[in-house]
Amino acid sequence: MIEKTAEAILEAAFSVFDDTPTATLTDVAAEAGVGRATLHRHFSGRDELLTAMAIQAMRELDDVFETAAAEAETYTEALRLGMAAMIPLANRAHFLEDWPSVNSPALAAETERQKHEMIHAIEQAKSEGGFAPDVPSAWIAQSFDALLFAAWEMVKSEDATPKQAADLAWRTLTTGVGGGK
Amino acid sequence: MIEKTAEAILEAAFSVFDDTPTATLTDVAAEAGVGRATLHRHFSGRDELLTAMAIQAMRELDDVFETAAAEAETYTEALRLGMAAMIPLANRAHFLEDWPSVNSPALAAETERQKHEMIHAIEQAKSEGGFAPDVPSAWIAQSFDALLFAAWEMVKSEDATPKQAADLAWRTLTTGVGGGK
DNA sequence: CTGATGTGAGACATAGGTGTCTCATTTGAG
DNA sequence: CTCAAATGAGACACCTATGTCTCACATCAG
Repeated sequence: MIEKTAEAILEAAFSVFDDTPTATLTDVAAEAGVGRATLHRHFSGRDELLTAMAIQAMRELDDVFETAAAEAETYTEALRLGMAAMIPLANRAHFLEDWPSVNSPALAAETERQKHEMIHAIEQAKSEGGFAPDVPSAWIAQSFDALLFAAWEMVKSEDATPKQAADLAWRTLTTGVGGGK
Repeated sequence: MIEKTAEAILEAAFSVFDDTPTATLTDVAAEAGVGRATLHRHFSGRDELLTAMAIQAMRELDDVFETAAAEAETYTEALRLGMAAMIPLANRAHFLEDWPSVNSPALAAETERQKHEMIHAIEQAKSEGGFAPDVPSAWIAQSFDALLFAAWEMVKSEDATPKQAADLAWRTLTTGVGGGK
């Protein structure tokens, strides 16, 4: 397979850049168990690799969310299931957020599209009674992402299982962790 | 003042690295309105600058939190006021989290100390009834940070005032943004 | 005025990451 | 087996960030 090597390189790139954002292409190639020349055969340079990573991350997140959401009967439930499904990939989303060097116009458009889709789902959920109507949807989207990433960190540090983290994140988003007084 | 230039450089470093983590020291010096040689007179190199930034950020966050918390009568209130006070500086906290290249042992110790202090405050707040006792304190701390950063992003993108963002973040943490059904 | 300190500008050498190329070897399809 | 495609290893030149140094200038206290 031609794509197999490219995929291994992408996977290695996520792994390496995750804990060393300034890592070199040599590091990535080594992690992928691949010669540096081979890396350049698949990705012309750093920018192209980063762009490919962003596209990959976005596609994976979209896939996993849509798949999970497809089993839901309400928008609220779709958001809950989608959040749980995205947790293992949250670092990839986080990664591409902090990366201003990725400037593909198509990518920016896709980001914008997903953002609007999220806002739309949130507003549908509001009309279902799943979210408080007086809270700005932009904030709900923002805290959704924030808690999603927090959940990923809990899993990463082994302070929680994926399932526990998902429950905690959703509970926090919907009812908070206050004492109830 | 000797320190004035150093402070300007630090301030510029926060500003520049915030939206371009891979920025060069030349960029930082330019942003500070200072010659590149002058930057090296105050900070031997990139590492020392980064470490100084981390120390500065940590000190500022600690100061602003303690000052705000001093006016509170309960731990719960202290956390609420502290969160609000830290929002404008949240990017600095976020910055040093993602930076593995800062390896000062003293810094790591201080990070650990503050982390434990936060856990302690949360557990005191639990005993006051401010947080649900069945939720792991580690998660509360994690979501506290996550929502703090989310609030900062809302302010940065001008989707909310600092006060609005603080209210939203605290509300989300304690009671959530669910529809209440 | 005078001297000390801090600075800006620029030259300079260095190191490391990057991109390209070559060649021998391996892999896999036919 | 046979051949084409893919790869690993390494050499090579290039570029940029970096760190150091020098010198002229500005500021300011004495």
